[in-house]
Amino acid sequence: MDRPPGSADPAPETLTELILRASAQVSSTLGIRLKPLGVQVDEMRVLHALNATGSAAGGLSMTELSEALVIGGPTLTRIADRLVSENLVYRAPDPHDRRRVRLHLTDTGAACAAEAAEVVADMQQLLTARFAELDLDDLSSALARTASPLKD
Amino acid sequence: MDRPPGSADPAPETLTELILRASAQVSSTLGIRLKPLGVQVDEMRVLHALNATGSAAGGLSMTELSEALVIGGPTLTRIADRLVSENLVYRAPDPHDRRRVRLHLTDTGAACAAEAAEVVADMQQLLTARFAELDLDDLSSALARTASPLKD
DNA sequence: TGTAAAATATTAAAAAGGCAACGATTTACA
DNA sequence: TGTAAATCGTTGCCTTTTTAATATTTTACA
Repeated sequence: MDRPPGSADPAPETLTELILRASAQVSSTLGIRLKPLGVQVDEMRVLHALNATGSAAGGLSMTELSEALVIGGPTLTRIADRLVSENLVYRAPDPHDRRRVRLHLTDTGAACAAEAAEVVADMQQLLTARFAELDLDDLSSALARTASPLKD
Repeated sequence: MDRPPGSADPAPETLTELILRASAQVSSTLGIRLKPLGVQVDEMRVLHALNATGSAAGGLSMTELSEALVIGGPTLTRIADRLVSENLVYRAPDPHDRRRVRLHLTDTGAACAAEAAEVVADMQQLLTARFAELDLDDLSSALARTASPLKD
């Protein structure tokens, strides 16, 4: 049971710890690779969500984004502030509900989202390479379930 | 292809996005449940790592913790500062290398780690319930692989 | 041995995140 | 209809994280 000192594998792995570590690793690597584009991970996620929605759909409200990405309201407001100040996104009032603001990609933002998507695609390949013998659909659906709201 | 407006599932899911979302969800839920114990998620992770190492092993250095948990050096220093100020952990110099500091659990810290472990066990059950028809070993090994360093 | 390079942890300054409270609008319903 | 409650997004304030630079110790090797 003894292990050479300095070999750092301290914890019997819980799913919780594994998910947190995996996320930190992905986030860290992704952050480094997105740096040249001038966006950070959560900013990229917002751009991606807006891009995936399609420009015809009228953008996404803060609440929709908040729930879809699991990012808190105030944090999302600040992320939007940054993206607006970098001219990647603009705010438009919702015609049906004046409380709401809908976020839209600018052309620059769409271009940036496309570049970021390549970085994410690289990451996807990097990850997929590690799951060669695994059923990716199972893994995806498992993660998707984890990603949906857990009981508080 | 049309979906009712307001249904927020904007992005074709990449593994990357799924991992980040799953982590945010787990982290959020865990944070709420750890609040009564007065520790935050990353603090709990440090306590858990120290606890799992065993008190006989002489604690863990900052570097070992940093690599094992994928937490940056300065951040870890601050987390340690907090844990020390709450008397959950103490710093001891490494006898073999005076650059190193080894972190150890106090008795209070060990007790706190045990309580936190129950919260994590609850979370484990919550997660496992969602993976009923899945092979948990496969999922774990997949996440473990993701959690190991990715190419920069 | 002596000196340059690498490793370890910390600190200081800047950036980002989170909680509580707020104004504005919409919804529920008496 | 009128009023209370709920929803939506933002702001202020404080905590936490990150980046860059630093002091200290160890390692490499000429």
